[in-house]
Amino acid sequence: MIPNKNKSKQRNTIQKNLVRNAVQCLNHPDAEEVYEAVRQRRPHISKATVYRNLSQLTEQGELIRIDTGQADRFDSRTIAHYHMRCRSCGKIFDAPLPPFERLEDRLGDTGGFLVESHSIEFIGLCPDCKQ
Amino acid sequence: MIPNKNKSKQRNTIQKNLVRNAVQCLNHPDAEEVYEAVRQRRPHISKATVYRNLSQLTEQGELIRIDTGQADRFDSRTIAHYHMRCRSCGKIFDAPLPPFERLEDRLGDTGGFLVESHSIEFIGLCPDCKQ
DNA sequence: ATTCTTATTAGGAATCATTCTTATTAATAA
DNA sequence: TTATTAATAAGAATGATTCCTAATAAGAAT
Repeated sequence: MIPNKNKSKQRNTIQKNLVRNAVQCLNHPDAEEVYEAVRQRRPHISKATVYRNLSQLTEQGELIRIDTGQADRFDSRTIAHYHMRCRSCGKIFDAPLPPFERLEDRLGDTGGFLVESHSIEFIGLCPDCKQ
Repeated sequence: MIPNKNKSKQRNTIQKNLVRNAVQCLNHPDAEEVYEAVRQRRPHISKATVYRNLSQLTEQGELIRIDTGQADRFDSRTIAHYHMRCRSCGKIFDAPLPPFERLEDRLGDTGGFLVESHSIEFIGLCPDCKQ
């Protein structure tokens, strides 16, 4: 594990722990869902605090940010894996597919574009939205 | 080609043609870039008109909407292909990789999630942002 | 334990992309 | 040519997210 250079400056706050915990307990929640969950225990928390902590935890590599086209969603499972997104409700689910190890190597001439990583998203309908 | 049921109600306007043309000429532009391009020829066009036409053309299948985490970008190349996104400037480039034909079939148990399609995005740095 | 430094917070204002509203205009059908 | 109504311009409204500022509170130093 690589020690975080900035770690010395980071403080452990009740709010940060509540945010961290909410993401772990909920299924790929967005900021609003985290906010509602944290509010149960800390009614006066600010939405900005939730957003700030989600961003900070993501920067530190503790969370993954999932861009959905709507509100971003967050994932505490940081090992490589893919997602399925419901095109109706926007919810995210883990995809049952092992990660491609070196998909980047299969690319042809990128014209100078430096490829660092990839992501795969499966789109469809979740069990609820299928009706 | 499948005839569009709603086609009978769609009208050809100068604005729509300018939007269509701008997307074809620019490289995966966002709405703002299309707006600026169209404005050269039609200074009084409204931004809402650009957004409305981009959405309409996307619904009709004439364009593809690329969700980037920032402003959406648009692509007039509608055959299946993947993209590379620059994590610095957000620009989109076509990925030199033939599409997986039936990647959905490789999935394990989706738990009732109906998978309809997939997309792959390569993330990295474009030639300009590499410096 | 008390004090100090400064990261973090609450709450609201601000921003950015996008959509909505409404009176007006213009493309196509009759 | 006239009638119908989709599309437009311009600005207001929305939703997600970030910024701002004075007040608070971790963690370090004393």
